[in-house]
Amino acid sequence: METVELQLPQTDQTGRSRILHEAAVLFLTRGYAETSMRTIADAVDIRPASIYHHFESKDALLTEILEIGMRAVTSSFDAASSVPHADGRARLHAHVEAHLNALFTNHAFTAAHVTVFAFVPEAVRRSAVPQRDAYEALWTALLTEIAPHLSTSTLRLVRLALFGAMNSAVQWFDPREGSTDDVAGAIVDTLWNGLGAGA
Amino acid sequence: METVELQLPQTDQTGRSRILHEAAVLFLTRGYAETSMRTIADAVDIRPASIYHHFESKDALLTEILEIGMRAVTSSFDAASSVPHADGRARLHAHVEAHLNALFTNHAFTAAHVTVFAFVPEAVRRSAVPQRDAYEALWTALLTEIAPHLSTSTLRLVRLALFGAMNSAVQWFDPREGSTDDVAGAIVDTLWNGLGAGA
DNA sequence: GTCTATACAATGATAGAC
DNA sequence: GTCTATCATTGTATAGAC
Repeated sequence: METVELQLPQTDQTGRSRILHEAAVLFLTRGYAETSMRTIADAVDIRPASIYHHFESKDALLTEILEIGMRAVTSSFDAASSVPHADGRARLHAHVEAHLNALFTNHAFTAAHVTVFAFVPEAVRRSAVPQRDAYEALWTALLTEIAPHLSTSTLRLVRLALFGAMNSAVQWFDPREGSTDDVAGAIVDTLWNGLGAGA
Repeated sequence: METVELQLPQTDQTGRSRILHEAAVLFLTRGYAETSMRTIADAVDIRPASIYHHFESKDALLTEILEIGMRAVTSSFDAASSVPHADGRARLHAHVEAHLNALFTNHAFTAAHVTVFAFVPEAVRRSAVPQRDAYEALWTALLTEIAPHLSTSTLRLVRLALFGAMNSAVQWFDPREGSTDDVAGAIVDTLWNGLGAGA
């Protein structure tokens, strides 16, 4: 699996990208409304006013974080697509892995997107929707090829349920206690074979 | 499916239960930190100070909402358990239906729990954890009986993924556009038979 | 049980020096 | 590019009349 780090802000940089990273982590763990500009400034060890040299507003900071997060998953998805796969199952596994990887392995931006999006200010949400739709479309296309027997409406429900399952990992998965591949394996095994198959 | 309305506050009441209901809806749709006591007061058409006659603090109000929400799903789960089922698949279906029903059919309390829990103040979270654990345990027991071939760790992952799938419906399901049973059907069909089964 | 009035802290953001 | 100082606003919560 290729990494997508090149196009993302580095943790150990100063100034702008440092602010982005710390803010993403705080938004992810504490929430957007719950995180003040002062808290972010403290994490970066600067004064709150300095943030406004780099970002027009708190909303603008969030907007950029969400954008980076969506670029990261999308790029991770594309990397998984560029590799040949033995069958539908392997293909699904690779893309589930890619999604979970974007959530945990590289950075907090995609994960922040997941936890924060529901309650984001209207203007910010609107700016994030096109990228989200595009990513959704990638999955719809993938699932349509992998499971051609599903109706459009069922496929939509399956896609949404799968997203819900993968994204919920942000709440309970700890990278230090296992690999994303274990999670991907459990999800794909179950989703592919079904619970009814028995032992 | 039995309803659990009897033990829950009614929408059209005044005072205390009215506040609970409006606050639950607002917390659900806008988030906890994003919803001010003024906004809640406006929704109930009283002055902010009046809320403090019924609830000690905003956190206390939230605590009670989360508690009602968990009582509702638990009660919905129990109702599903009290009915005999033909096989494991039917049993799973009934309980998924019960969970989705608690989220959408009756009230906003359980749904608010789902959307709001991640960023709730520490003290509030702690008070909600025991009830959550108890509900989790019900599902663990159910899945253990239904899918005895799964290892403990896989079963845990499947449970978490299933919770993620069901709860994510709060973000995308519109009761006016379909029934919870359609969603339950799609989830259980896929989870039971597997995608790999083909047409 | 609801009101008016208000205390007091925290918030996002700006002005202007360095 | 970061600082100090500060403003306007909004937040939760309280006091005490009705």
